[in-house]
Amino acid sequence: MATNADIARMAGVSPAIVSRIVNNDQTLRVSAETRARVLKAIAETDYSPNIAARTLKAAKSGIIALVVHDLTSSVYSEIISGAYEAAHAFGKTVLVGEAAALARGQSHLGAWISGGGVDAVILQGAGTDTDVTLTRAARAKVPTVLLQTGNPESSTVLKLDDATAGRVATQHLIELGHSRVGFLGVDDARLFSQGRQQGWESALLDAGSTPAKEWVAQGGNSFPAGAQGMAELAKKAPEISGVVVASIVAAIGVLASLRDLGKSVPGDMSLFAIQDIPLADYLSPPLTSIKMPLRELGMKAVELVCSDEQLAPSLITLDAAPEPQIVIRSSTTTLGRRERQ
Amino acid sequence: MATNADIARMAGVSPAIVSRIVNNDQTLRVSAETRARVLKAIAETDYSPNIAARTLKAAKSGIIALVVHDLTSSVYSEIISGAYEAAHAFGKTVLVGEAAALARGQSHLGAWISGGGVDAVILQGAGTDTDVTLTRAARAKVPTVLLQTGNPESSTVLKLDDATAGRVATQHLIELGHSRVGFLGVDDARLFSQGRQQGWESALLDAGSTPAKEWVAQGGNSFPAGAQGMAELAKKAPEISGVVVASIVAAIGVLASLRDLGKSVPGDMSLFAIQDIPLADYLSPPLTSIKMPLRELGMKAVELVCSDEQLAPSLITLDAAPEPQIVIRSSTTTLGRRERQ
DNA sequence: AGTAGACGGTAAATCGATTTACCAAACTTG
DNA sequence: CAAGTTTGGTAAATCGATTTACCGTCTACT
Repeated sequence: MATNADIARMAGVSPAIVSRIVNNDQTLRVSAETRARVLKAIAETDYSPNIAARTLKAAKSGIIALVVHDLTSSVYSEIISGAYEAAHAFGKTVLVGEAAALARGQSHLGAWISGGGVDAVILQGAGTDTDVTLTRAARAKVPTVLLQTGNPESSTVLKLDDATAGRVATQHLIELGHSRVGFLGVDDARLFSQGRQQGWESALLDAGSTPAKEWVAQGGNSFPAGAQGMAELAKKAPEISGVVVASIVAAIGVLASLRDLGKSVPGDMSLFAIQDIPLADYLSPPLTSIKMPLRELGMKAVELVCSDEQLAPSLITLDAAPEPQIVIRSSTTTLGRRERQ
Repeated sequence: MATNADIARMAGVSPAIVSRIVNNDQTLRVSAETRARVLKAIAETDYSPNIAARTLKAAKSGIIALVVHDLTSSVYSEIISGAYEAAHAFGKTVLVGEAAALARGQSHLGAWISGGGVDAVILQGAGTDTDVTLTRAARAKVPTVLLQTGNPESSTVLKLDDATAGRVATQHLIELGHSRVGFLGVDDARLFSQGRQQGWESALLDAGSTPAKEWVAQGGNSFPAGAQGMAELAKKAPEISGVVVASIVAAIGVLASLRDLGKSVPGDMSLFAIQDIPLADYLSPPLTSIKMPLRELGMKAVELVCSDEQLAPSLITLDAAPEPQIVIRSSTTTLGRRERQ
């Protein structure tokens, strides 16, 4: 592989010139012929600067590590996409790592973060102990932002407006005539799940309904957990006619679970999922959902870690912009008058 | 951030000792006390070696870039998972990039590859021009393997046994009594799609049936494309009673399309999807599918790029091990006698 | 004519870890 | 006891790009 010095020799100049031409240094003054000779040598040898050397000298790699909790969830792709776009504007590259692999000890990503291989870290869904370890390690070395969950006392946590999402979803069901609306959360330890639950609760209270403790269950973030959570909820709260599911992945399990229970959606149960993904349109029935600004979340996270300001521990809520968008499909319907109390 | 030299100074030794202790050099002979002093200094300062310096000196970064075509597809996560596992065995880390972002010019990954930032490249589903450019660039610098599609004349291409998968899927439908079985491919330019189609064709021929040209359509690798492809197929080949869909993502679109057409699955149409994903169990109806060894594909790819042998242009087919596993769910059923010709 | 800029560069230090070559002192061994 | 060997290290070069400090020539102006 050609090096800077090789090019310099070929073009009959010093390495300094080559470097400054490659980096498009505006203050550089060279004759047109010299520049042409250098560019020719670069083209001939297919030279590109050694990233490691550049990183070493600059103490900046241009890499932002985006560690997602679990790549199997299609929800993340929008976050990743937003992060890419924003990173590009800062002249940086996003590389994606999987936290699950870290947990299994199958990644040396930790060494990369500690060793200055990345300029910043964005951690999605930091729930496990390993995540916590990684968070601590990252925070000590580079700007770090946690997405959707984490401890705002010690880290910079960026989250969506989950309370509004939960409230709007619940209000939609209330407007359709449902007064007994259940809530299937992800995990009551997760910040965003708590927020969505609070929104659900406040919407019911505002409508004059009293949210019962039995109307709440946890359905995780996977198909089987969602199915199990719904089964549990249906058993302990047979009176509910609608349910807000905090994870659309769980909601897919919920659909299967209700089918098994012989309940039709939306006939016997209206189903509202938080998060909107393209798949929602192709399910049976297509799921009514609320679109969360995940792209914007990814973008904002990059902007935060790339800003020069020191990142203080805090909780930053990304407003739904311009406002939360409900996508009404076929999993919700009005509660017939005679069925109401 | 503490450096090697800092540690050396603190422990009263030379940097060489620190380096060799950190790297666990077995040939190093130091007294227990010296080693303890160094380890203590490392622990106190939370030192870890600078990755850029190490990479520069070693001319190896320990990073394998896995560039997937589109992160939104849940199919890839298994490949990624397998790659992680295998990479760990080689002491390397996998970082995931998205080819789509490259195509949009939103990534500097190309510079990383050219600049020696990665030791190897695995490219999944290299279909677009950008992919080709990237492939060429990567191949010239580091070991590169293409997954599932690409030109074996110029690159090392690793693929699954697609022909067998297509054949087994079709045979299953034939055994259920279907003699007119359609095929919905991904894209007739893709190697793996071609292979699956060949399998479909040979199975029909073996069964004494003649695959008609009208029985084939392309359904891409997305929900809407799958839906559209199925609509097309249903129109030009109304006689088919079963269909093999080369992409399970497309198959989800197919389900919606058939619902719109008023055709029941499997009553009016048996549906067999190639690739098995957890979601298949939660669709309505759950999809019969064939499990492809995607984890093994990811692992094998890593093994190839990590082997010391030169990677020659070739086509390597990964055998289904031990043999292709059909997962029978509810989207396929027997064709009733009176419906047969 | 003398001098200040402008022009078109160069030399050398630097980033941090690794590794080869080498070395002094202590300990064996015949 | 002399020679060799082990023990426990050190010094310095190296990887490749970047960047600061300089330095000769011309040119232009007073």
